[in-house]
This record gives sequence, structure tokens and C-alpha cells, in this order.
Amino acid sequence: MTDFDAHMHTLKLRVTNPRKTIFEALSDASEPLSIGDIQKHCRDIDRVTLYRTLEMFTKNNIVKIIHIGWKKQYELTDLFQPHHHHFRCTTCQDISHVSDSEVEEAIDTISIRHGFTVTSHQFELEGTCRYCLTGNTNRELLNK
Amino acid sequence: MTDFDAHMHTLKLRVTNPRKTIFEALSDASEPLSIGDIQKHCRDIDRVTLYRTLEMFTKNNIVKIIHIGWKKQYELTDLFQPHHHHFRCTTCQDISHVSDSEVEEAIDTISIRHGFTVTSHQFELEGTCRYCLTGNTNRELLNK
DNA sequence: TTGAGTGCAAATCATTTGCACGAAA
DNA sequence: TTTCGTGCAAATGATTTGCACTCAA
Repeated sequence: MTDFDAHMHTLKLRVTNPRKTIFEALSDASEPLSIGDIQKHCRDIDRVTLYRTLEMFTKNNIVKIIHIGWKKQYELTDLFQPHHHHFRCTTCQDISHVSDSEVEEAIDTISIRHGFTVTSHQFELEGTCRYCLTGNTNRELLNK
Repeated sequence: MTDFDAHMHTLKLRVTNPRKTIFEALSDASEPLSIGDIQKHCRDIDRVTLYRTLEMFTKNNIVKIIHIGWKKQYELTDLFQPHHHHFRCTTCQDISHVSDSEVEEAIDTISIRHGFTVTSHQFELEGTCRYCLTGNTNRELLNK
């Protein structure tokens, strides 16, 4: 019984093939996926089912929507993946994860100062990555 | 000659009525506006012109797109408005501005640590505002 | 005057809805 | 068995494109 199965079970939702396939596609991806991306990984799933499943996943805290560049993208929530944010290089389009305590601390400070309770936040960065800054396109030589 | 006129002039773009009207709608609004919102303020402007103008404004750093809740919303860039972020109360739907140095400092720290240069960032918060937390709906009595 | 911008019509693409059938529990 | 979930068809809504006309510079 996977985490996914368990979560679905406590929600009293059925574990079907489309749902498993979509969850796996998101789980395998190292980057957030757009609706189109997901469809490529799930050729045999009806587009309507995709929409309905993603909506259900979002409502039940399995998937969250993030916005990078122009389109909506989907990725697993912190329940299934460590909490992080994204940095997109506008030169090479590469998306990397960023997880730093500074952001979370800043949110705490801000919420106390303004007297509100923050339940969710969006934090995404864009710019030029270290590889593109140095003009080195062969990033395998550097690390990664 | 307004800031807008001057900016358009340096970009060698024409200052037309639709462009002025759309800019004013965004300038008058205290909150970011969706396409639909803008249209309500600009009844006589063709929807196609709206799309084309917003795209042009975005490319030329007059307007930026932000994502609050589900839909895309548009607001003037820091060129025409002080830099800030948003907090949306999921109870009363009210959107308020947040401008704190903590976020910008966190971004500096993070960009140095990761070795990339950040040219733009998205930072939006959601939660419960001070008025809804206290169950006080008559917020005029508190301050605002 | 003249090319950038606009508006209209229509195409294209994204998302939603209704309904009958299939399959998890 | 009995709902819940899926797929199909089709509606609706959002965004884009082509083209002829208008107007800011």
C-alpha cells in the first residue's frame, strides 16, 4: 500500500487506473508539469478525466498549482514531496528547486507584523542560472 | 506629458485611446485586475485589442501578470507603482498589499547561495486576515 | 501621408457539462 | 450490488489570426 493508496483511502476516494497513472506521471517528473505535459505521459486517458482528476487532486491536497512563466503547472504537494520553490533560468529554460529557510522565516515575520495567518504561499524566481552566467553550456562538467 | 506618455514615446509606440483607457483602468484600481475586470472598465474596447494591448504592455514592462487564486491578473509594474506583493484573505476575498524588506533580503541571500541572478520574482500569500480572524466584519471600526 | 493600431469575423484552443456505461469497493 | 468514476459528444469560454479600415505621428 503506497502513500497514495493510503491517502486516497482515508479520503474515501477510489484508486483507479487513470488516477494512479496521473499520480505516477507527477511523481516521476523532476519538474512541474502542464496539462499538456501530463497528457503526453498519459496518452490513453481522456482529457476530461485529466481535468477532473487534477481538480480533485488539488481540492484534496495531493497536487498544487504553480505558475511559472505563462502557463499553469501542476506538482505534488508537500505531502508527497519535500517543500520547495522554483527558479527558472530564462536563458536555458531549466527549472531547479530552491529550498531555503529564509523565505519561510520572512513569511513568519510578515504574518506576525500584519496580523494575518498565512495558509499558503507562492514564491517563484526567474533569472539567469550559474551555467548561463558563465557561458558554460556543458553543465555536466560543472556538477549537476 | 504623463509618465505613461513618456514611456510610450521612448519605446516608439503610439499613444492611442484604447491604450490610455486600459492604462488608466489599471492605474485607478487598488487591486490587480483580470481580463474580465478590465473589460468592465473599458466597455467600448474590443476584446482583441485588450489582449493585444496587455501583451504589448507586458513585453514592454508596463504591466505584469500575477496569479492570485485561479486566474491571471494584471497590474502596473514597479515603474508606475511602488513595489509590493499581495495577501488574499480566503474568507473575505479581500486583497491587501504587502511590502516588506524581508522578502527582498531573502531573495538576495538565496541568489548568492545558489549562484544565480534573479531578475524577477513572484511572491503571493493567502490566508485569513486580521478582521476575519477576530470575527469582526466591520473593519472600518478597526482601521483601514 | 503612411505605417502602426484597431475592430470585425472567424478560427483555434482550453475547459466544462450531461449522460450512459464500466468497474472499484 | 451499488455508487463512483470514466469516456464520449457537445457546449461553452478563452485566446489567436487574417484582413481591411482608421488615425497618431
